[in-house]
Amino acid sequence: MGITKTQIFTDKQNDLAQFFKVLGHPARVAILQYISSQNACVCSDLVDEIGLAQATISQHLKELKSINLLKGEIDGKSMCYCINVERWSEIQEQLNAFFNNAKLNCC
Amino acid sequence: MGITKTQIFTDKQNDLAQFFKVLGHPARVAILQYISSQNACVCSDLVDEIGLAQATISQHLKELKSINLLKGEIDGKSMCYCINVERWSEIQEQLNAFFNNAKLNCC
DNA sequence: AAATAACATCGTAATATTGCAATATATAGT
DNA sequence: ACTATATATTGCAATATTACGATGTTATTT
Repeated sequence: MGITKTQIFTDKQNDLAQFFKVLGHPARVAILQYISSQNACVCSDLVDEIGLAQATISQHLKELKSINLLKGEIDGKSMCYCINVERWSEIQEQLNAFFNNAKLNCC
Repeated sequence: MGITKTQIFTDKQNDLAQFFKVLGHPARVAILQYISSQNACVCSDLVDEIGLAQATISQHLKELKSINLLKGEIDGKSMCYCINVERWSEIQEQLNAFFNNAKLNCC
């Protein structure tokens, strides 16, 4: 087995979980923190900054792009990866909705 | 090699990622949603509600407990799993800090 | 004390993730 | 065209996760 049974959950549950999953790696947290602390960012900076191989960083960036948290623009011969502000806010709202939805009067 | 290099990240980054990781499964999202929609909860309800085997639900509950999001109290011969309100709020704040920390004036 | 009920844990098979070397691709400068 | 630089992709080995049947544990009921 070992395969997640996505079909028994709602799309919302799967989407939310997918988002959490992508953020569930310290390298990806670190990448987001670093990118958001700069005004722009190129991947070679990240390789130096994070301390993982270039192939590995590139893979993590791909996953962050897969949920639209980053947008990458070609800037000469390097890439400029930036936070996708709209998506970022949208997700923050979704998370707050998730948290606030919890009725807290139990036990 | 398949092992996450936690040692190259800060404790905060690892903690945040660990939290995201635990929530990064639709079954655990569904469990939290269901528990928070009730005032109390026993595991057998969850098995019916979610549609995974009892052993699997039990495992997911264990992971949610590992980040202190749930507290379980023994209630006769069954368990009452509840949201840990303090921890829940604490994490929500941490996430908002993470999101708000992003400077959004890039590109 | 035996049977039942409600979880928890163990063991294991299937699948996913992580990390990197090697290689591919694309652009800039010479 | 050639070389250097920057990033992406591929392939693979090591490890982690998911799911569940079987079994263990603990408390209630009879």
